[in-house]
Amino acid sequence: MARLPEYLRALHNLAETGHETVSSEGLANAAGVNSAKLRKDLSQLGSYGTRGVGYDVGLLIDQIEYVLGLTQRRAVVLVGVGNLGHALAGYDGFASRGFRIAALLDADQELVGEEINGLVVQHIDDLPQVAAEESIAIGVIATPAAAAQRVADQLVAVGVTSILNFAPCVLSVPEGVDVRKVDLAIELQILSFHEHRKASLTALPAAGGSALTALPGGLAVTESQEAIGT
Amino acid sequence: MARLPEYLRALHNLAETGHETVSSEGLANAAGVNSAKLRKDLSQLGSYGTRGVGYDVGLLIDQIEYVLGLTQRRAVVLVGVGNLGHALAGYDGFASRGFRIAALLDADQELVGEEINGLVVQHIDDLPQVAAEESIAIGVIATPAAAAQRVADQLVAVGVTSILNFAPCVLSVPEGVDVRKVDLAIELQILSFHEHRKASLTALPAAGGSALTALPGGLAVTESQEAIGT
DNA sequence: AGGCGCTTGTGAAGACGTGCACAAATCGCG
DNA sequence: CGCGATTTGTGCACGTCTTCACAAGCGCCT
Repeated sequence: MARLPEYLRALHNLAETGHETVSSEGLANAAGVNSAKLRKDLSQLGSYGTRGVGYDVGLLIDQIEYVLGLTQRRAVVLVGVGNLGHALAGYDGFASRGFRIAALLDADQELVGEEINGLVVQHIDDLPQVAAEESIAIGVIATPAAAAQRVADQLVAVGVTSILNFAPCVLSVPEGVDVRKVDLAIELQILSFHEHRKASLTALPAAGGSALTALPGGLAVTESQEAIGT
Repeated sequence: MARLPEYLRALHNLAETGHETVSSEGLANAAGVNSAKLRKDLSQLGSYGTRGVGYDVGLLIDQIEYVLGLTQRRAVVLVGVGNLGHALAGYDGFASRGFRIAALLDADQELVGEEINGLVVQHIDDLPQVAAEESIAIGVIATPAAAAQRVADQLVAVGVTSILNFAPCVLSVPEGVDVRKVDLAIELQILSFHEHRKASLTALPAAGGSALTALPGGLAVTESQEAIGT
């Protein structure tokens, strides 16, 4: 499930504040979901809480980390050290949550050799070499859209089977390769849509506008405090 | 719908390459979705294509932009000019897709006064002043998790009704305020989960493992090339 | 030891999204 | 003017996700 990482983060918070056990409702609040949904998710893990008490925080953390495959520290290659890539390379949230940036790559010779956060930027053509030295399963693409597909092909060629794509384009990859996409502008546009809808509703309290001014009721917009991409 | 921005991007690509009309199947391919789904989405807009021909690219762009509320260039405030915030401030994808960063804010006096991409960083306490000068509907939070809730409260206090949250925490906001969350580490963890699942499947071709080694079939993981968040 | 309150795990119902398949509509061509 | 090729729009069925509600189980207190 895509919600497990959110639970995991909430559990780590709880562990740091000294909680040893947590009820499904408490954890659901901390993760921003319904308590029944959370219980169903956890029951699918085969993880057993204790009725009348709740879940053991430490045990649950271990189980979720195991299911997410976080028991091993996975190596990640980051391709594209422009604006966004630079920020990602310096983002400590990766290291603190079980990932290690194995290499920074870019096609621009101007950037090759630059040191960011203790890592030296290498040329994209060195990718096979990097992949040969250690097993890379996850690649992050932070290049312009025009270069993204080409980079994706190169990543797949060296055995990467999961890609996180920040470029605003659709990647085509062979079956068996997972792609998740994060597009910052799309997020803003979705918010803009909500803004527009709210403005229309206050301007026209009653229904009856055309489909363009007020969307039909069937298109009700749900509250959306959730993880990405799901 | 959360897919409209994706369609819009694909349409802009098509317009630049000289296409005047596009079939539902062509657009669906470009956006990475099923053609029936796309037709159903567009029909909800009240937008009419022409049977036997397809959709008029320019007209469709106008309609989607109207529905998304992109006919006006919306002003956005960005709070938190650390690693990620700095990159966001320099990201030209915002300006090119209908948004304008109205102000950069931070609580750190060390950063106040710095100029990024033509904008000067102001102190977070100047937020009411910024909001008074022009209507701000959207706020972006790129602060550490510990500060995020406080910033969200301040944004809501000056009338912001949509928030894009990059901090790894759940925000609580009054009803009527929309929050979308983007957590980069969570994206990686989801990919890690897929990796772990793939590894388990190859190691154990047949089913029968415990719930911990191989998740029950009911938890089938779907292909996920989609926008975030939804 | 027994009862009581609390919490989990789950059955069932409902909402929702998805995709197929086909009727209706339009254009172009002879 | 009529026919066929093409494409939209949509009814229908199916699977998934969500939520409620409640029985089963556990610990604590008397």
